[in-house]
Amino acid sequence: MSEEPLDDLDRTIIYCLQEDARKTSASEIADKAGVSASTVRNRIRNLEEGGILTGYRPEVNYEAASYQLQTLIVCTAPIPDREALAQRALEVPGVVAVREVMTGTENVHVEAIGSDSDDLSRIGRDLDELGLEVVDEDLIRNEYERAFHGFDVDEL
Amino acid sequence: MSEEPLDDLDRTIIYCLQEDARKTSASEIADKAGVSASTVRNRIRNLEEGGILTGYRPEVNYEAASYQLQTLIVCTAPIPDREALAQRALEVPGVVAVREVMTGTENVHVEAIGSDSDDLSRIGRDLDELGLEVVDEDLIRNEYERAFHGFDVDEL
DNA sequence: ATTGAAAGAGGTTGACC
DNA sequence: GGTCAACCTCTTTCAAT
Repeated sequence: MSEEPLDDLDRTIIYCLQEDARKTSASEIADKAGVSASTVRNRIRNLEEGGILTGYRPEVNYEAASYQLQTLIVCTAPIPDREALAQRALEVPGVVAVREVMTGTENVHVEAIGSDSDDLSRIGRDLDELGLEVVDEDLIRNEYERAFHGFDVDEL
Repeated sequence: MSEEPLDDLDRTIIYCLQEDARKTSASEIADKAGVSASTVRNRIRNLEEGGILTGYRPEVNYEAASYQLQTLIVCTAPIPDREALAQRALEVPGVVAVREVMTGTENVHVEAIGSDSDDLSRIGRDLDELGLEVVDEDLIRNEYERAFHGFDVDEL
């Protein structure tokens, strides 16, 4: 991890990536900065390895997407605490629905949305800290259809 | 703006982009999803044009980059102008990220960095002159450790 | 809406200064 | 650290289904 300040070229690169981190090519940046494309790629690699560029994420309009990106987190709560914990789980940021299940040990099902997998791990940790033991966590993509309309408990 | 819910393929694509929006190729996603690369590219274009994928941004660790002053400037823009103003805000020297917020009146969030508070007031004035009403400004980090060399983004 | 092919642009590696 | 050249991958465009 280098601690050296960024020079003009580094800042130019970061600035260009801010506009479109997916489609802005190294050659494009190189043209603007007046250096070779290889140089830009080397700089980007250094910035990544130096912990300055830590990732590239899409900006997702979840509202337009109708909150379709979700996980189903299956938890176990002590029976006496179940209702109270389910209530508190609803207050964890990212959680959009909680279902209490009357039978079995996996008695609390939490539906959550997040912008990336870090978000989702954070939600899992938050639930754990509340006292909800996370026993399973499934990203809702190919596996579940029509997830947004509720869980089919028998399938789980 | 299509209002149709995302299907499994859309969700798989978005999920893959969450992990690395810059280096994850359409072909890679296509392999995982069991469809052709062309289909993935078509879907991504539709998600972009439908306002669901609104951009791709790098995650920057400004602390490691030795920047001193990072602020979050919360602004209000007239809805019809929001997108254009967000774009122009990105050109203000010192501004490193702009997020459009879909809900509420504080609908543009501007991240800016500078070497001292003069820099930051100047950035606030610039945004105001563009037509972005600054409603709040929060210092994110305030370590004055090293001298900071200004931006040359105007020379790009 | 999905697929595949051809051509061009972009990325990667390794040698060199 | 920066450049060049060869090789390979990805994207773009377009026609077909």
